[in-house]
Amino acid sequence: MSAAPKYSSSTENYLKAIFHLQKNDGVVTTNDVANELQTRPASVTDMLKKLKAQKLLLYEKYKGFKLSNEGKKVALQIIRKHRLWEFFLVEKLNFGWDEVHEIAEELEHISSKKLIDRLDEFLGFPKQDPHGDPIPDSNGKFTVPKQVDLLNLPVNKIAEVSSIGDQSPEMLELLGHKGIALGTRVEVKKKFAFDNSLELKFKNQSIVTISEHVAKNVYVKYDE
Amino acid sequence: MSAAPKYSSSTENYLKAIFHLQKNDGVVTTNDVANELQTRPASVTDMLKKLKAQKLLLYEKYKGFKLSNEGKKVALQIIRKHRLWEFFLVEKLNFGWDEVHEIAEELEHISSKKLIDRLDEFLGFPKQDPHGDPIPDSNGKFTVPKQVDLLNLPVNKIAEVSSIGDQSPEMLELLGHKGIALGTRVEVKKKFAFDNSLELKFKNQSIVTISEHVAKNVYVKYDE
DNA sequence: AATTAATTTTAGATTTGTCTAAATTAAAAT
DNA sequence: ATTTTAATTTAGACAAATCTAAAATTAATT
Ligand SMILES: [Mn+2]
Ligand SMILES: [Mn+2]
Ligand SMILES: [Mn+2]
Ligand SMILES: [Mn+2]
Repeated sequence: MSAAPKYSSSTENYLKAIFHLQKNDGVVTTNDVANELQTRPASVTDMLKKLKAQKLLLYEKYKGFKLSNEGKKVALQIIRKHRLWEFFLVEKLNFGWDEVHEIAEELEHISSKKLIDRLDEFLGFPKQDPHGDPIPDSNGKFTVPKQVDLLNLPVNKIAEVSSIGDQSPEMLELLGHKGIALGTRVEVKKKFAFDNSLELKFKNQSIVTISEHVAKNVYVKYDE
Repeated sequence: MSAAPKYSSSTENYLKAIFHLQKNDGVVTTNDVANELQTRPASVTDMLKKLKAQKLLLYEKYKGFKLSNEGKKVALQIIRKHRLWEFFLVEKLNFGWDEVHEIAEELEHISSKKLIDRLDEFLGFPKQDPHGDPIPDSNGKFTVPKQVDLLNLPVNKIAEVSSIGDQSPEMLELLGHKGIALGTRVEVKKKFAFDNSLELKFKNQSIVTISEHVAKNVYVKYDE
């Protein structure tokens, strides 16, 4: 049992950025990371070499890169910390969901594992952060979001719009008007048995009504 | 109203160390700081020059140094954060008073002022940290500890032994045996009207009884 | 007062993370 | 298949924080 290696804040930020970027496609580019971290491609290349030397990254020059298993494991622990701190800030210190990210960006680098496990317990082992993102558990495991249409989304479950069925201009115009886009967080607050219409609540507390026809064409993902 | 300057963790650690060291004597030496921060005198000199350039330190080479008013102000904010986080760890996350210092040493460098003020409020504006040290308020003000003998120390008030009246070998032997030394944190849990003897509780929860004669010769300082 | 010892500072390196400008490689367009 | 463009990497530099070894200064002893 070797002592848990301590990584720099910078290293941790790179791991997290790469983890998030490879969620989408699978392979990540230098420019992607530079853009995500507001830095320069040359700086990214420098760090890629360091990450490879630390066996956190699978990387061959000019051929793209992705996290090693160890790299993924570390990234998930940073993400766990980030999201638990965000939850703490919103639930215990009454911050708005829109003002916690920056602070969590610092707090996620506090190293004590015991601290974060105690915090998790103190918060009641929350499963989602204030933005609806899943919080990995102590072992880095988290429930993968399933995708369902809004008619099948349980009431009061925060979910993220992930795809649209009918993509006709008319449908998209309607969604745009209602404020629904890919990535929008929604929650079903009420279902009307009469016509299967439902009321959606957004993060900004506003409520909109959509028809059954619309609801069955909006897919969302959520946890557990 | 200029934007609050952000200092590096290293800078903040130096300011805090110098602040604590000048509490004792008034003027601080390079070796003192090197010893306190587990670093080398040459490194300290390097930093002293930087602190002077930032107007945080009054420093003439070979002539000693002390914090400027601005330096003191910054140091007090770090100390405030350190102690509030320690309080949080002990009171909310059930850490022992002996395991919070290292974690607070990291948390004290989180920059958000709003965070620390919200935390303060969440904790109920505590006046002392788990070690009995005073917590500066949002403006860096804190109640200076007064010195009284143990007979006049209010019950349930955490205090720190600061001096001894009768310093005879017999008295000191007794104090040593009871576990009372300069710097020891004690709390009066019970006063017996019959003979003015009293029961002291230490941080490690153990209880000892001392006579009135002993009590009036042990001076402690505490807050407010 | 002169010498010795301790403290402090400088000189020069090193590590980490970043940058710009130039070179290299890969991808896209003709 | 060339040529042009875009992406990536290298070369060389820099700032922050640290170190060791040597020099300068101050303090303590003879
Ligand atoms: Mn971060
Ligand atoms: Mn989040
Ligand atoms: Mn610290
Ligand atoms: Mn403390």
